[in-house]
Amino acid sequence: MSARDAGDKMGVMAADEPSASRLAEVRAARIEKLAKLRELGVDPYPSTFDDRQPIGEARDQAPEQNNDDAEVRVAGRLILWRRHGGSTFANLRDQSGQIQIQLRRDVVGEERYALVKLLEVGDFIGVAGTLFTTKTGELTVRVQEFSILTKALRPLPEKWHGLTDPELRVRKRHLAFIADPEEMQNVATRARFISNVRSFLEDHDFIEVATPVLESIPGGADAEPFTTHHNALDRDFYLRISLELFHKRLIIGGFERVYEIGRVFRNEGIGKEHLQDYDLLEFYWAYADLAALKELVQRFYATVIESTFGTLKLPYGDDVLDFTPPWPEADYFELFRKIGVELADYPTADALLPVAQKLGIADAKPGLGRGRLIDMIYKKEIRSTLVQPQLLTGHPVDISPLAKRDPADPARVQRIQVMMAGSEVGNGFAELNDPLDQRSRFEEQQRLRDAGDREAQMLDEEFLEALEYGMPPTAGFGVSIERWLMYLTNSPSIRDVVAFPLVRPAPEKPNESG
RNA sequence: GGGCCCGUAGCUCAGCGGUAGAGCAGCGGACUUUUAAUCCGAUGGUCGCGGGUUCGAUCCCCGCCGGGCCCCCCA
Repeated sequence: MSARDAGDKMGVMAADEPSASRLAEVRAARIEKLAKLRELGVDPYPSTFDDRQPIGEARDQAPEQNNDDAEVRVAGRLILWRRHGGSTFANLRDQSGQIQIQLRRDVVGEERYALVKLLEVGDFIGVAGTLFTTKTGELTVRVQEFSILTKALRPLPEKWHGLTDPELRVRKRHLAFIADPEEMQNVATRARFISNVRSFLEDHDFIEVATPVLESIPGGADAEPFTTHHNALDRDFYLRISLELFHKRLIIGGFERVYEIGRVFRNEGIGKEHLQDYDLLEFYWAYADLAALKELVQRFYATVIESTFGTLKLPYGDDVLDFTPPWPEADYFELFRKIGVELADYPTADALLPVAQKLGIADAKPGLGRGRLIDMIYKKEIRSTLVQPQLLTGHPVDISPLAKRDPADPARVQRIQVMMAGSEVGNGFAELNDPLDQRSRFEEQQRLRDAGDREAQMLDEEFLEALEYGMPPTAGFGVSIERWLMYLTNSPSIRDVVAFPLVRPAPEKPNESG
């Protein structure tokens, strides 16, 4: 007995059980049809359908009048089905669009038409015929020949309401795409966008590199890492939280312009702006300063946005984000002054703590560093007010352990953050290349970490050693592709721009194994 | 982690103390320009899971699982 026969039997038998569900009956009925097709010598899963054209292309061949001379050959999934005895209307969909088809007994013949009873919504078929327009004005293929390409065994979501259960929509993404093909747009937009990002960087002589995902010490960002285990080495590794430190090692090694679009992993909360794994774009540019970076970043954003979306003005919620350069700059200390806090007056964490508490920041407690407190105040009081695309500059050194100090004010660093819609969508700075300063900043981070700040950065001795060999002046920049796309595509949740967002595994069904 | 809400047929939803309902899909039938086709007929359920209250629970209570929204938080 072949595996296929066994599969058929099991499928049919499932419906014979007294407690069989509706789904099992539907599935059994479809398997029955499958068997009938085979009895009639029809292969329900042929290898191909030669010379098909995309439906969108076939539609463009529509004749001015119904002269029956536009021949088309299209294939796709049956998504609607209207049988009227000797004539059947159906809607066929492929990636390029959909079209109505008409199957007629007097055209395809009695024997062929009998197969219609063995087809149903969900199946893939291929058809060849001529275009005409019905009296209600719908472009339609009058089918001369048709063949089944794939028999579907499970029913599609309801044709009118589709798939609305948010849980099912993320657990069964394929059904969400079938029910709402416009959701496929985000996947396509992402591909186009990333392609434009690569083009821009490569036009500017950046080369794409790949750096390790498994790290002994995850660095380059304030975030909690995932851990994993390597069996052969019998030791734990971290999944990377940024690309930064390896890129700097490339610059130290002599590369001058590198970039990477790499998946990073952060073991933190899930929310409408946060994923636990996402594609981070970073680039590093030797012999460039902050002024050069500011110019390049604005041109970079404007170029890829324009080439992807055809405009520099994109709606987000109630706002229209205008990316036309030059963007305004907002000074970090100035923004604090506007909420009545002169940062220079609070040089220590102890001094700043009462300010944070007075602002009602519940998590502000003793032991946290000055940088963390500043960041908390900024996130609670300031960040959401930065709506139009702009550059936030002049950050305090406390929150920027990898950035070069501002020579005019050593308490601040040479850094920019791209802000839009009240969110950080891009971060860059003149990279700190003073190895001794870097060491002391790491040591400060380590102290905070020991004091309980789980997001404080770890001291990376190997990186410090590399830095001691000398890194030329370098500007670096990073941005989350998903966060960026979320705002550019006016998506309320970052999960909307991900094809398969993480879901908690469904609980095991009881009694499945007896 | 805190607050509010949801889980009933494959899908979309009613019902909310007295043995479970509709539409779509599927099944049988009629129908050769329909388009959410229509009409006739038959069928379909561990009411998320477990406990409790009750003569009796889909319904009330408790716990758990899964999900959503709002806080909080990491790009």
